[in-house]
Amino acid sequence: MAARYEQIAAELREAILTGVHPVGSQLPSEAELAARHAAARGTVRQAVAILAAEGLIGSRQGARRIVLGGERSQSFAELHSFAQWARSKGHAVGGEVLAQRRRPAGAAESARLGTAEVLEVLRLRTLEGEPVLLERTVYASWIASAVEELPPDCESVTQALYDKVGLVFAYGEHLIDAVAAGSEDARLLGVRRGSPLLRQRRITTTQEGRPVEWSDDRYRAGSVAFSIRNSIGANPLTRLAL
Amino acid sequence: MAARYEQIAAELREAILTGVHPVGSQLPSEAELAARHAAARGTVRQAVAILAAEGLIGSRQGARRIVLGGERSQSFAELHSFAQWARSKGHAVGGEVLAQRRRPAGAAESARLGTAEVLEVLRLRTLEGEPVLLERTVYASWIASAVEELPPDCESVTQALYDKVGLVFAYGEHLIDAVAAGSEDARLLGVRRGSPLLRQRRITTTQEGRPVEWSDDRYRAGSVAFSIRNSIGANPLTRLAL
DNA sequence: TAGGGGAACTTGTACAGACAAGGCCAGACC
DNA sequence: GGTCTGGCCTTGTCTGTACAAGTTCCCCTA
Repeated sequence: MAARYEQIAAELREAILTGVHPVGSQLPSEAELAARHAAARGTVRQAVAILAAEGLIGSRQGARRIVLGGERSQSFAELHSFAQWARSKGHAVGGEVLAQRRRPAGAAESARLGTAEVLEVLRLRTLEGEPVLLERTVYASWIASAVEELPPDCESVTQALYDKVGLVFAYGEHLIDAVAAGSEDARLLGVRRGSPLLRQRRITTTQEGRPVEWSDDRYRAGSVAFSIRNSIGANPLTRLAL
Repeated sequence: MAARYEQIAAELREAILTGVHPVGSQLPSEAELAARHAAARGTVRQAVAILAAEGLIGSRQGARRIVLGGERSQSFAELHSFAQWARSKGHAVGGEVLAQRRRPAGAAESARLGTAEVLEVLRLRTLEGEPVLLERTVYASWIASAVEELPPDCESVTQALYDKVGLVFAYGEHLIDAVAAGSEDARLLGVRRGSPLLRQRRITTTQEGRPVEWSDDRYRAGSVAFSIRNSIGANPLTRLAL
């Protein structure tokens, strides 16, 4: 059973998406929402805070909340797991492991993952049958054997590892930039060498903050984009000079 | 005077950054923090919620909060304004307007900005004297004259418009992908045609949700990256199929 | 008619208390 | 020794109240 504030948030989201509260219009006041849902104002505030964090609504002290945008997305899983994202959007997702081997960790990998040995995996992912993503992932040694036992065409590694060993990918740090396709990238993704790729490098940790994997994902240009809504109040995305 | 919970958040952030609470360690409990700051538990929870949203700490019901990462960044301004971001990081920022003209809005622009006429501006931005960013921005007509009066080498348009007419850029929606440099892009950024660029398209609105500008920003590869921390709980960044 | 003042409304901040849910650990038990 | 259980601790959820701060809009006045 979801928390009360999550139910209220879901109802409000639904109301916005179905046009009950069109873009640009004002939301009911907290007091009214509280009365309508028979909840305390604090609970309603938790609900609208979720929508604000999603970028769906904006708020300023003294004025009613405003509907900023329409359709929105959900969660961490969407950014972390290609398969979960694709499936939730109704895309046909595929993939296969092209190479997989254990090797000693380099200095940077050892520092990031905290292990002396790593499992290196090269995966090609497809969307609607077209190759769009090349994943070069390095797993910490303590999870390596579980990864090795997965079938090569496993769609969602995230899901599989959760089912298998109860591993939860809880936190991620991502670095997004553009790079030119190397010769291997070009061959596997079916593009010309030097053509632009969208690169997402990420390190993922468990709930306890223990690093699990370090990955370099390269998307064929024109296949995938990242979307962010932000506001003066809060946003986690930043720019970095290289 | 900042709010109480912001002060507590700032103190905690400082304590994490200076190593009082090292990465991987546990934070004091809410009860203890409340006692230490002579605040209610709810206030402390608001403070730690900020740090959690920044990706600095993680939390799970029942267990103490864990320090996940070190240095972090701040704000919306950082993503919105190139100049404000660069200055806050201590980079030498420059820029100039290469072209500027009024013209009728296309259908897509009219839908996005809600005006029939727009002001189109082409700006080249430099970091440490090197050209890194090409901005193609389209402003809504109601702000056009204020933009036209800015000096061509104005560093921060955001700042200038705030000082001039009190305009606040409050909400933004961003789309990030990779593209190949066109011939104009290549000439102005000093790269070869077809080389990868990191593209950030964004639409920005006022506090009231009124659209102000629509921009296509292209970064030279290797000069700038975007960084995101996220968690199971919340994150605003998502992937989009194209 | 244009502008100022102010009341009513709305969101932001803060406090206090209560219970639920889940993690952690030590001691008991097999 | 290993395992399980129960109690304690910590975070999550929810309620209710009070006041501060900012917005909106109407009415009165010049």
